[in-house]
Amino acid sequence: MTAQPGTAPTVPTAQPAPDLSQAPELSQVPDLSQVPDGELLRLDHQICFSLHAASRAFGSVYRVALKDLGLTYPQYLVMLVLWEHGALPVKQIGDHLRLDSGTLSPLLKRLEAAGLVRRERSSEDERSVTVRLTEAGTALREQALCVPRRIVAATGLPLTDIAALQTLLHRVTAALDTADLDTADLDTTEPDTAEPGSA
Amino acid sequence: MTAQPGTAPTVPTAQPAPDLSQAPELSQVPDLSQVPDGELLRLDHQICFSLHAASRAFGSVYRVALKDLGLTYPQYLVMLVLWEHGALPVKQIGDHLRLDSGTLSPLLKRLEAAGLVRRERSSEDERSVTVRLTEAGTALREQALCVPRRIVAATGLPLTDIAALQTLLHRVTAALDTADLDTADLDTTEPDTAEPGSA
DNA sequence: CACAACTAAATTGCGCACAACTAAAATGGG
DNA sequence: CCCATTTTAGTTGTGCGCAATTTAGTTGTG
Repeated sequence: MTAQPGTAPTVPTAQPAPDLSQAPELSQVPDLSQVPDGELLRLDHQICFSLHAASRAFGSVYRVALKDLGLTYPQYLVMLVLWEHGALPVKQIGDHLRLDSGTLSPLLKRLEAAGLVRRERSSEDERSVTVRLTEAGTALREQALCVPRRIVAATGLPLTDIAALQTLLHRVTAALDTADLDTADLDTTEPDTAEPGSA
Repeated sequence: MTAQPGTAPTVPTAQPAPDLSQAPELSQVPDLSQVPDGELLRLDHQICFSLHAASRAFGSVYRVALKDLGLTYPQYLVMLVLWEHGALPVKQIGDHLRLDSGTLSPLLKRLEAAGLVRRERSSEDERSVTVRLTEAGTALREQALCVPRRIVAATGLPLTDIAALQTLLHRVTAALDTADLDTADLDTTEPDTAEPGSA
């Protein structure tokens, strides 16, 4: 992490809202319409922000763990997909990782330059480019096996919590996924698609 | 979202591991030493990946919601900090958001170019640059008040779940935060650079 | 067959994140 | 007082994420 003064306890996200962060099950939730805008804005601050911070915190740890392998975090994700599924066209890699060719093309070029994959145009469909592991790319999997253990250890969380976190992330991603189109047309015309319980 | 074919149900993260993702409380967790490397690698795939995907899914929704305000997601975070705390030096903004000047300097320049903030060197400490809201920047807060509601609506999650998610994210961020230095010296050579609260 | 519509990759441009470095100012110890 | 150290911003370079566009190949329809 860049700013790690050592003396400063950091984790600023943990400070302002100790009220709800320690309650594992707060069952009665107020109507959204009840919550004043200011509160909601604060809550929002917390959530988007926690996610942002957590994502980058993971990035830091992965960066260290992956340095030995010479991979960045997104490159590691691509390699995971290839190790699991074997040779794939760019499009399908993108489907797995939710990335488009604008991101993947240069990334795959770098993996190719590193000698980990080869890219070859499919003879069946000349539009498609098949990405397959080289021997070095396949061999790298062995070194990568130790990475997850280090990451899980670094989180310091029991697998229970990791699983719970993952569940919530799945839910929220799925929801946002179907929602962002709705939001789009909510933005243009209709005011009533909105949320169920509010004014 | 870039790839949103409409017909494809997407959410590929939900497919491969239905085993543990639906269990809200799996209490007995195996020793990490028990879990075979392959399993752990799969789990790891899921967790780093879910977080990555969730973060970007949020990014998409925010992008739409913030388009009216002419702000990007990180710019919005900076504005939130300024709305909450008033004028601050760059350093302190960075502390709140865990960002360094390499990221903030150009970002703040863009906010200044947009007329939302002004940057002026402190007369007390000539190193420091104080960032303060302009009238336009202050006024923008009114428009921003509607954003959180839209985001929460887009998630489709009850506040309970959002709070739970936030709790877990805090925990994991804090853990990773203290951990990544440990990982670093585990990785390099010296055990003595250390830091206060760890092993 | 010709032509429109679609699809897969790649490219361009912009902004963010971060490491590494520089410049300038403050601080503290001899 | 002088100088090493530290602190604060800024700059440079690399890589990711995404929108928008381009290029090339495929498919469907008349």
